Amino acid sequence: MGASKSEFFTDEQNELSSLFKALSHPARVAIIDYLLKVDTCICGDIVNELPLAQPTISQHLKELKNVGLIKGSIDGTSICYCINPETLKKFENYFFSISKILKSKCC
Amino acid sequence: MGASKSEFFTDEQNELSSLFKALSHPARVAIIDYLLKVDTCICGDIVNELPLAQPTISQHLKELKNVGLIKGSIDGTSICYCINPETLKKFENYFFSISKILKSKCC
DNA sequence: TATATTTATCGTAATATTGCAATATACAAA
DNA sequence: TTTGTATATTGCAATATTACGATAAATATA
Repeated sequence: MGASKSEFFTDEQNELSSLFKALSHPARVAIIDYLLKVDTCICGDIVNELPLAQPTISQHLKELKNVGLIKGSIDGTSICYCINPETLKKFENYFFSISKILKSKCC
Repeated sequence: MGASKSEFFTDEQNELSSLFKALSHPARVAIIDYLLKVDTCICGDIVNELPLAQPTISQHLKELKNVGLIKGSIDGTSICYCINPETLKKFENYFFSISKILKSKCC
């Protein structure tokens, strides 16, 4: 097989796992790190920051865009990427609700 | 290629992406959901809860164990799994530090 | 000891991901 | 129009993941 049986899980479980999958590669964590490091939404220089070829980075950016973790706006010849705080909220909400449940437990 | 170039990224980026990868499959999110739903650390019945064969679930449990998201203790013939709050803290810390950075930004 | 129960491991097929060279696209400037 | 710059897409090879049947290991009970 190899394909995950997503039809057997809830929409929420599938959405969450997709969000986690977007951050399941160190290059994509590094891209988020870089977008956080620079002062504003800086354009274009992500390729120079990472030890990967341009097509590879373009692919990683696409995956982050697909789940809504980053947004890209066209600025002349380059594209300006920045983090989408709304999608990060989904992670925060998930872990907040977990920690609330865990606090009321024995173990 | 196909292998991710983890040697080019920081230890922190690699550790974080491993944690995210552990939750990048809906079955593993469902396992966490189930462990949260039951009152205490309940043993054994995870296989009956999910629409996957026993070897597949055993494999998913192993991955969650490998990154420290769950702990398993032997109880007679069965194994009692429960969530490890310490590893969840790592996620919380990550998103807390991100939200702190984002708050001081323009976009 | 024999049997049943529970979980892990092995082997393998199907599918997905990763990475990049080559190429395409889009647009600004000369 | 031509050239240069920035990003996306295509195609493909290498590797990883997912799923499960068969089987093993461990232990409780009859």
